[in-house]
Amino acid sequence: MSQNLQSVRGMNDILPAEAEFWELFETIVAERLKSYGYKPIRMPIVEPTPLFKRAIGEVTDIVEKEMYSFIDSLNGEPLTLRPEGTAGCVRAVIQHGLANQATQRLYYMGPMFRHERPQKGRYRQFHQIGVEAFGFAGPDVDAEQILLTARLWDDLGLEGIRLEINSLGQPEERARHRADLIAYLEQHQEVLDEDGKRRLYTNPLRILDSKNPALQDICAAAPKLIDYLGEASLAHFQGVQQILRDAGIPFVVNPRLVRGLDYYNLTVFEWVTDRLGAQGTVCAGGRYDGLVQQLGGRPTPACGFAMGVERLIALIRDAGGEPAPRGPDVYVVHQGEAATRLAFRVAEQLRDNGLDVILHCGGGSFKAQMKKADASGALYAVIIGDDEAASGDVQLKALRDPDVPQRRLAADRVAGCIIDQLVDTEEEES
RNA sequence: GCGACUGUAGCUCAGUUGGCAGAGCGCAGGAUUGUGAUUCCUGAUGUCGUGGGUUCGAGCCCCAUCAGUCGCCCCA
Repeated sequence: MSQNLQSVRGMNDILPAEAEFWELFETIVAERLKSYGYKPIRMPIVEPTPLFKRAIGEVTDIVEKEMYSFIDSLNGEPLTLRPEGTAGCVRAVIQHGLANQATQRLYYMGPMFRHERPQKGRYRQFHQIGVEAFGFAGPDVDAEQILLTARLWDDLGLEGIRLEINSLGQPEERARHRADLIAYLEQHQEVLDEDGKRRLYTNPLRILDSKNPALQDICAAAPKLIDYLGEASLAHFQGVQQILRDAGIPFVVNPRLVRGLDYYNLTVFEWVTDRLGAQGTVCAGGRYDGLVQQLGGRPTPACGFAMGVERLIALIRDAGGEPAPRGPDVYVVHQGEAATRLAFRVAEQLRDNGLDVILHCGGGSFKAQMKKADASGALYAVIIGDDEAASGDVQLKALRDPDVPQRRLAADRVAGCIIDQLVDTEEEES
């Protein structure tokens, strides 16, 4: 393989065999989202850099060291390849006043960019399907989105992913907890490992997540965010849990569940698997009531989540849920000038009747063409030689059923004949 | 960003103490010249990731670099 010309590290080609499955996956997800009233929206992949700094938070890892930011050399404008979708979606909602008169349920899909060290389930160009709801203040939308995802896993045949939820409360509640937590941890600085010291002032909540056994006692006794939540925050959290219980969706409350983006408040949730190694989160989201106003819009409550497409597809594949690729209905084999002309006419006729047809191109012996027909996965071969062309006939051969004999029939009748046989097979199967 | 492991044909991989580059699958052609999937025969694959170094000689040893995998970190 030449090393001169290759894709950027962490940015991958999705080749036909895989891309076909991606399309199917995206279709299943889009249909499910529409069934809950969500509408598609498409935003640019490039946004002004300040949008992400303001939305995600200046001191987050994403903004500090993972963004593909650059200056447009043609006009000096600072731009960034979007590292996530919510900021751009909120920007679009504000810019077009979408949430001013009505609530909005929106979804989008596409590539995101973060300059991380690639490994399985983590790429520099990766794909998310994002879902956002604007204008709903209550716990109902939070729960609805979780119900939606649970149903989606069912659609996709996914099992063994578990739901974790938590409440981050309101910013002031979180700030009081954070101050107390830092004060508490400062008293135990001598026990903190290097990681802990580094995170003490940047992301103290993450310290509670530490895998270091020496820290377990300290973490267990640390101030808990839930104790800082006011009545309204607790009621919201209980409201979400009530709907989940009513719907029979199992979940665990994980008090250590936090966010890497600053804009979240109240409900946060994650769907997690053990089967993907270190990158176990396949879907995550939560409420972000302050973001629309923070970015210059009217105060608008909002809630959303994103799915990692690569991770979900890896999970489906791991579970053997990837369907076998489907071939065309018909492969048309032909040899000779008159036969080729008839072949084009027959192929177009078959397509007029809604059949998927590959017309052999590039010549070759009947044997070679038949091999291609077989390899294409086609159900039928239509074979046309000089003999058939002379009388306006074709040979119809069933490639997947050796009991059906090859038949010679008039070119005009072949479409009807194939459709009849396809209908028969379908009836037998059902 | 840190650490460990890996990189040989389109794919999956073998390759001994440093001594001619290999297999299976796939691909192409053929087995009384108009028919696939089975079987048999024949054939083509390649900058051994890349660039240096050591050596009479490097796929193998050394250095660098790129890429992938796993863990840390982070996150969807």
